[in-house]
Amino acid sequence: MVNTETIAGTTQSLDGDAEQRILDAAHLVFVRRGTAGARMQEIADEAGVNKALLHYYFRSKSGLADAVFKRVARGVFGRLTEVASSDAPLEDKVRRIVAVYLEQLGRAPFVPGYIIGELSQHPERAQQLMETVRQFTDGAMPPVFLEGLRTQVDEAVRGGRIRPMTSEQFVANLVSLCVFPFAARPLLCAVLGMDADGFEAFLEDRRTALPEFFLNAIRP
Amino acid sequence: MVNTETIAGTTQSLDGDAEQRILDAAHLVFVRRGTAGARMQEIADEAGVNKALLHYYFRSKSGLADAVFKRVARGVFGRLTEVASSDAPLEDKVRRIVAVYLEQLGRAPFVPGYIIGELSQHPERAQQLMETVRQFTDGAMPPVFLEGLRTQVDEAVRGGRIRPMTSEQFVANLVSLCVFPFAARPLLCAVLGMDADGFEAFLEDRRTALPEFFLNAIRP
DNA sequence: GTCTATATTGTGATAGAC
DNA sequence: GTCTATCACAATATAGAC
Repeated sequence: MVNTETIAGTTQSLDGDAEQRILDAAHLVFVRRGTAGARMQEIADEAGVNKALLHYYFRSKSGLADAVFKRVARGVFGRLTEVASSDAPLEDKVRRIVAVYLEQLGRAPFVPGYIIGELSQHPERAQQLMETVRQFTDGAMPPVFLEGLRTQVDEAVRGGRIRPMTSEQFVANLVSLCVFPFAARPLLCAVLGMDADGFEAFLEDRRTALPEFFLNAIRP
Repeated sequence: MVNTETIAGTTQSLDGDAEQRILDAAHLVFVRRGTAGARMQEIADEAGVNKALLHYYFRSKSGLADAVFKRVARGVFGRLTEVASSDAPLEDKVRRIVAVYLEQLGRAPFVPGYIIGELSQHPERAQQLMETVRQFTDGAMPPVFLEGLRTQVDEAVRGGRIRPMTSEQFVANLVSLCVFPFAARPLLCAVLGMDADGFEAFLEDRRTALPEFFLNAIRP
């Protein structure tokens, strides 16, 4: 992997300064191995710098792990916020959320497993997730994330345009159906007898099958 | 925690012999901390035995971790196989799978996060999962797990009793909706602004809301 | 089978030269 | 800012008494 280049007489990265390279490398390693399983040495190698430099910039492994977790959380929820808070009608919104997540997670398939594993093993991550989420809700407390989508659901229920259900169940179902197949990909492959090609075909089918399934589920 | 008692002049556990106690303790610790985050010392303390005894029975940490993973996998898939391979009609089966999982995972809420985290971080776990699953399918290869349920779905589609969909999508959707809220409990709480009580109420609601949702989704 | 004590390695972190 | 060298301790694993 070529990640350094001589520019104007100094050794410089193609991807930015050292701090950024370290963060990128840490992102890669922490997401694949989890916080407990990650090694500072592996991150240093991946970034092409010395181990000591990680501590110079981030003080400790825990500090670096926190930075990565928040960065991953922002990436995941940023896109969701963007789509969910638009003023599109409910049905369009469902289609777009499905499309965005299937495409995004198809390119970063380790992210759901990482986030779930972290939340399961490190209770303090829940707090950090709340703080990250709050950034997208103008600091409102309790965090009213996805409030636009949720009021839309409540109104559609009152108007009889969708089946009666709480907005919590609506959101939980939508997120479950989008994210779980990536988080549990090896599990699904084992249970359904699929190989890598089979899973790709499954995902391709899902792009149209999932919106149909969900929209039919909420039809009155 | 009292876990030893003098019986007939020898020190004996209330919960069985030492090997069993170690496995129980390891189960507890590995599921909560993940394989990389678990410590042999903590398992020994939890089992009430010396650290060296873990190696006497299981040779290495990796050996103990494998034993626990397979045990957890058997527990999860055993119940699912039992319900899915019964001869109940499809709608009843859906209701029972939902009921079984919401009840079972309500009592072992760390299990989904553990399995997903393991699969995400240790590629060799996928292979071990396949082997475990194969135990429930009489060694058929490729594993035809849930074959009873899947043919039932295919027949219902052909008969027009449910909407057209592949049995893969059917199973993936059902499992996603049952398992994900437990795996991502802290995430859902953050995103929906729920505390512990709120989540309990959400689960209680879900016991009736989820079967309704799913059955409506597959209605023609 | 179970323990105490110890070996051995792995790993996060720091000191100090450049 | 970045490196080399090293420390300090945590954690797995083993030897050997009982």
